[in-house]
Amino acid sequence: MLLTIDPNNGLPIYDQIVRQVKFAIASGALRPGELVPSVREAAKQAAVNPNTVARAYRELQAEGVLRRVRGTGLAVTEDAPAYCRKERVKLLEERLRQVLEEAAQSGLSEAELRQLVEKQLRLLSRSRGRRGSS
Amino acid sequence: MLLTIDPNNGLPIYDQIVRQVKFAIASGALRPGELVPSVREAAKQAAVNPNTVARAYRELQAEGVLRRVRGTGLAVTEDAPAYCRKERVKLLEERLRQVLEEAAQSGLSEAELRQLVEKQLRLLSRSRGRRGSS
Amino acid sequence: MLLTIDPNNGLPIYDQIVRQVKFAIASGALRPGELVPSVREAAKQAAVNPNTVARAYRELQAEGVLRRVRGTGLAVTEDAPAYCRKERVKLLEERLRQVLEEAAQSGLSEAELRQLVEKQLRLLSRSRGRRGSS
Amino acid sequence: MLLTIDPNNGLPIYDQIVRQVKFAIASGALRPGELVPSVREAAKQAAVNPNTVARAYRELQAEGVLRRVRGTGLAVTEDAPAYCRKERVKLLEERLRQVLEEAAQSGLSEAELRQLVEKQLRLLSRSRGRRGSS
DNA sequence: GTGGTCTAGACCACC
DNA sequence: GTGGTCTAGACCACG
Repeated sequence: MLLTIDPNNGLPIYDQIVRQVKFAIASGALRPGELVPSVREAAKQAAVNPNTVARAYRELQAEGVLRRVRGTGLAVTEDAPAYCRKERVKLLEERLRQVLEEAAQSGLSEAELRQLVEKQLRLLSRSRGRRGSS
Repeated sequence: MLLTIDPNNGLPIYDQIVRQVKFAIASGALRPGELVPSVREAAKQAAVNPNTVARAYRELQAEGVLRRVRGTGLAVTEDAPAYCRKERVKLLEERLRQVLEEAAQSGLSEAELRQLVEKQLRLLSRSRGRRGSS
Repeated sequence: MLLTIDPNNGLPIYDQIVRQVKFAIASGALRPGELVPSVREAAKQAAVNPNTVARAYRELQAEGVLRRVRGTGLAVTEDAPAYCRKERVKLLEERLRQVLEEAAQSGLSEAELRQLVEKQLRLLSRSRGRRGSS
Repeated sequence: MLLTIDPNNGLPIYDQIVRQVKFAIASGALRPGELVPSVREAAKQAAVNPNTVARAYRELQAEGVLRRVRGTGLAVTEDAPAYCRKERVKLLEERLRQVLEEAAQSGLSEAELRQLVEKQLRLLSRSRGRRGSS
C-alpha cells in the first residue's frame, strides 16, 4: 500500500489518498480485515501532513470503507471491496469524461483526438512495462 | 466564441476560460485582429463572475495571446495562432497523461482501461454528432 | 443563529455545531436559501477556531443540509428541513437513552429516577421562562 | 459487580468504569471491605483493555473510594458509601442537565420534550423488567 | 504505539 | 469578503 501523491494534480491531496485506498481495495491489494498504514506512517511515506491523511481516512470511515479498531488502527471492512469496485469505475469514468470533453472542445478532429489518446496509452503501457519488469 | 464552464471540473474557472480561448484561436475560430467578447458579455454568457473572466483575459495578455486595443477591447495577436496550437497539444497531453496514469494506478488491466476509454470516446462522438446536427 | 459551545460537553465541538445547525433548521429558525454565518464569523462568535467550524460545515454539506454558493457563503438546501427534523428526534433519543440507561444502572429506583428527571425538567423550564421573558 | 461498557457512549471507557463502581457502592451492591474484581478479571468481563481498568481503579484510589490491600487486591474503603451516594446524584444530575439542555436548544416545545423523555423512560423500565425477571 | 480533536496560521480560488 | 486546503504541532483516549 504505497501512496504516490502529486501535489499539482489539481485533485486535493486528501482526495488522492481516498482514491488510492479505494483503488487498492478494488484491485484486491488490500483485503477486508487488513490494516491500512497508520496515519503517521502514511504521512511520512507520502511526505504529507498527518492531518491530511487523517482527513482522507475519516472520509473512508464515513463511507464505510474503513473501520476503527481501537488502539490498533484502521481496518478494511467486509463490504469495502464490492463498494470500491463500483466506485473505481465511477471515479475513472467521471475524470475521463471531463478530459475528453475538454479535448473535444479544443477543436481537434476525432481522428486527431484518437491519435492523442493512443499516444498517451502507448506511453503509459511502456512505463507500466518498465515497472512490471523491474 | 462560446464559453462552456463546468464549475465541478477540478480546473479553476479562469483556467477553463484561458484554455478555451486558446483552443478557439488554435482551431481558427478566433483569428488575429478579432476581438474577444467583452469581460461583461463573456461573464454573462458563461454565468460566471466578471472578475473571473477579467483574470483569464489578464493571463492571456501576459502570455501575449491578447492585446488591448484602446477603447475597443481585447484583440487576438498575430503570434497567437502558432503559440496556441503548440499550447493546445501540450495542455491536452498533460491532462490526458494525468488521468490515464490515475486509471493505470487503479489496478485496471490495460484491456479494461482501453474499454473504458473507448466507451467515453463513443459517448463523446455521439454528443458531438447531436450538437453538429442541431 | 447563535452557537453556544460547551467545550466540556463530551461532544466534540464540531459535532455540537453540526447539531445546532440541524436544530436551527428543524425548528424553522434557519430556512432554505438562507445563509449560515460565515466560517470566520461563526468561529469568532463561538470563540472557536475557524477550522473547527469549517469541519462542521463540511459535514453538513456532505449530508446535503448546506450547499456552497460560490463567493457568497453556505446556504440551507431545500431538502434540509425535512431531513433535519428526522435527525433531531434521532439524535435526542439516542442521547437521552444513553443517559437514562446510565441512571438506571446507578441503582436508583424508578421512582427516584423520575424524581431526578422531574427536577431537571423543572429547572430547565424555569431557565427557559427567564430567557423567554427577557 | 458487572461492568456494562458502551464504547459509543461519548464517555471515556475508564470513566464509565469509575462511575459504575461508584454506583455499585452507592447502591450497596459493593460494601466497605469488599474487593473489587481484579484488573484482569474486570477487563476480561467488560471486554476492555486491562490498562483502561487499571486507570479507572487508579482514579478510584485517588478519590479515596478504593484502597490497596497488599497482596490481596483493591478494597472498598469505609468512607466510600457516603461519598459515592453524593457523587451519584451529582454525576447523574450533571449528565441529565446537559442532555435536557441540548434537547431544549433543539427547538422542541416542553410538551414534545416531556413526551420524548416519557418514551425513553418507558423503554427503559420495560428492559429493566425483562432483566429483573431473568 | 493507535486514531481523534483542536488551535494557529498560511495560501488559493472565487465574488 | 467567501469557503477550501494544507501544514505544524499540541493534547487526549485507548491499547
